[in-house]
Amino acid sequence: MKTTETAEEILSSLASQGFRMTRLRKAIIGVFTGNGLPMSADELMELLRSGLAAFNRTTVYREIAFLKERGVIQEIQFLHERVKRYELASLEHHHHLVCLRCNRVEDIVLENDLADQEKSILNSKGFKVTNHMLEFHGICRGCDS
Amino acid sequence: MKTTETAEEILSSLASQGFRMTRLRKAIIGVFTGNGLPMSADELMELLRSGLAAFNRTTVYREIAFLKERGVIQEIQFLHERVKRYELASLEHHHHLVCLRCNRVEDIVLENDLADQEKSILNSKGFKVTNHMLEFHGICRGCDS
DNA sequence: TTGACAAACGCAACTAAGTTGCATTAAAGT
DNA sequence: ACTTTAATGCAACTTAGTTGCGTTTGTCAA
Repeated sequence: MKTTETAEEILSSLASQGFRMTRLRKAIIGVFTGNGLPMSADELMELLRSGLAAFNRTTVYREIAFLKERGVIQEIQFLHERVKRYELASLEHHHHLVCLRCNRVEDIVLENDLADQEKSILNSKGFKVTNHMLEFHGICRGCDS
Repeated sequence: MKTTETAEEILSSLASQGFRMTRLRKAIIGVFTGNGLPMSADELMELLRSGLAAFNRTTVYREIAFLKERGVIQEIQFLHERVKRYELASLEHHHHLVCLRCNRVEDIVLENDLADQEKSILNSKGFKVTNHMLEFHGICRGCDS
């Protein structure tokens, strides 16, 4: 899954709004633009710790909240997990295949448009869909043996 | 959304497997068969408390786990919430419309089959889908003013 | 280059939601 | 009534995240 924005573009866009280019901000945006997987706060901290610098838990959570509010990343909640995960909001619109055995997450782009579905929900129910979440659970090829 | 099983059927099916018909079990199954809404552990406890009897937190969580393992209820996780919710597993297969303003949840049955989608995922990815979850977020008719 | 100001940070304490161990109680069959 | 084991309750714990508050640090302007 490829992003339409580079780390530099995201950072300079934030800078133009008066926000700072801190070490943590650069590191987190680097992680998200570098690897496409949905990351939890904990995994993010682990990655940062194993890299150059450790950051405080609170600070990491606050940076996540900041990036979410600014629309840089978006929150994902998998059905079988307690933790929240995050991925770049600028990724191509897609859904997830979650393997119940190895927990690996694979991205998938569905051809068959859900936009039509959303239109008919508006017509029949008067409900204005602003977002949706579709998640397939099952057993991936590698685990199926 | 209507269920295909009555409270009595569920209870006697469990009884035939050697499980007991306890006050709590009857009460919880009564709640789930009586009202179709996805309930959290906390809401369940509140309902029980306001009814005849109070039960211990641990016991309620254990009963939920029990009913989930036996396939009586199934777990739901809404994107915008921390809590797990549960609904009868024997409800007609459906999805949810979640209003971001009033938090009301409406059930919806989609005509356009996701089963085809799942078949093509098996063919193209070798991923065997066992379950999926689709959730629409937006603003319901009542809140849209 | 220095000062000022708000953004960002770190620490400690707290909360929400759920879990575990263990001793006790109570359905259901005999 | 007796026995067995499912079910219960309590206290302590865990996980994931949050809040308050005092301190530090980017950035811009003088």
